[in-house]
Amino acid sequence: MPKSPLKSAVLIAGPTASGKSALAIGMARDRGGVIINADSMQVYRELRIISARPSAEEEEQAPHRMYGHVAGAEDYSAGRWLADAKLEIEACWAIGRVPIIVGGTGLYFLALQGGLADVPPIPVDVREKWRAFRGDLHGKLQLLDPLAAAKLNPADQQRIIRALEVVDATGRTLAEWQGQSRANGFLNEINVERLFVDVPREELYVRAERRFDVMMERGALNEVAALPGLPPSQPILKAIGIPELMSHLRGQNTREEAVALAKTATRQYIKRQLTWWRGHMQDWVRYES
RNA sequence: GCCCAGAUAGCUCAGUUGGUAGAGCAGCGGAUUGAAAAUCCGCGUGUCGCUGGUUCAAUUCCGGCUCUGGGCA
Repeated sequence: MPKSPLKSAVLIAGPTASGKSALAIGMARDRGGVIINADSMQVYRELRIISARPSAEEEEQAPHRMYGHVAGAEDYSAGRWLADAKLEIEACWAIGRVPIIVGGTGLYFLALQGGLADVPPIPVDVREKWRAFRGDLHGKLQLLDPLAAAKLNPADQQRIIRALEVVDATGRTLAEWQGQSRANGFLNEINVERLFVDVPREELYVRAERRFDVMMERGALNEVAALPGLPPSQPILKAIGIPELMSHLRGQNTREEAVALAKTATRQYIKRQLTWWRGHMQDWVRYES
């Protein structure tokens, strides 16, 4: 299929605190684009401060989509994100605007470009059953999906649980699902500009630590305290800073300790993002800021 | 000033009945296909505070010194 000149997209990836948002806003204003979020935590309504979501003033400068559009009590996922993003991207094209997809979640960009297997949603009861399972998960997987069991590290509980959920709920293994053709990676036939915002690691560390101090000044603690009661496995509760500040609110560490721990977690996250970029985004255009 | 206890990896510490040492955390590298800001894997040479002594051999035993805690004055 020939590339349609009418459809195009810009992808902007980069580690946290690299200045992706500002770049996206500038570009959206220049080209009349619409900014679409590709960050797994900025989608949550409750996390304005701690996820470093664009501020109200920033959102006024260009259209922003998929920021804070999900309630923390929901089970969000790469699959749901892809579905949401597709709708938003199609909507941009329908009105002749360029979608600018920005974020730090490498898996989302992978899904966007390569598609995802057509696994149906897993019913909550099945999901909860495996998350609550206290026995030998890897042993269970060896019985139900030996191929997946052989591939996964027995300690990697999260991936083991996913593999178990899928066979249990659908009767087919993850490998069987993933072996199917993926029709939903839909950027192949259009013009896509891929940018990776590259900033020296030391600079990133400094910026991210300073930014966390600013989050604290702006009421990160209140934001965390206001979170609804949710099971600890709920994805929203995994956002960097939340576990650390929650333990402080419970009196388990001092404010300074909590802040130091959150900063450390941020640095480790940046490091993982850089590893992802080296492994998956070498062919993206580097944008130095 | 005296007494006691420490002084070992960036940090907190373990250990060597004398044969030059190891955990956790941090850090670094890697993986990554519906929880992904998640989850998992790999990587440990450091004047064992300084200085004398004993010994074939001292980080380990003995002396002195320095520093840090605590106690007594």
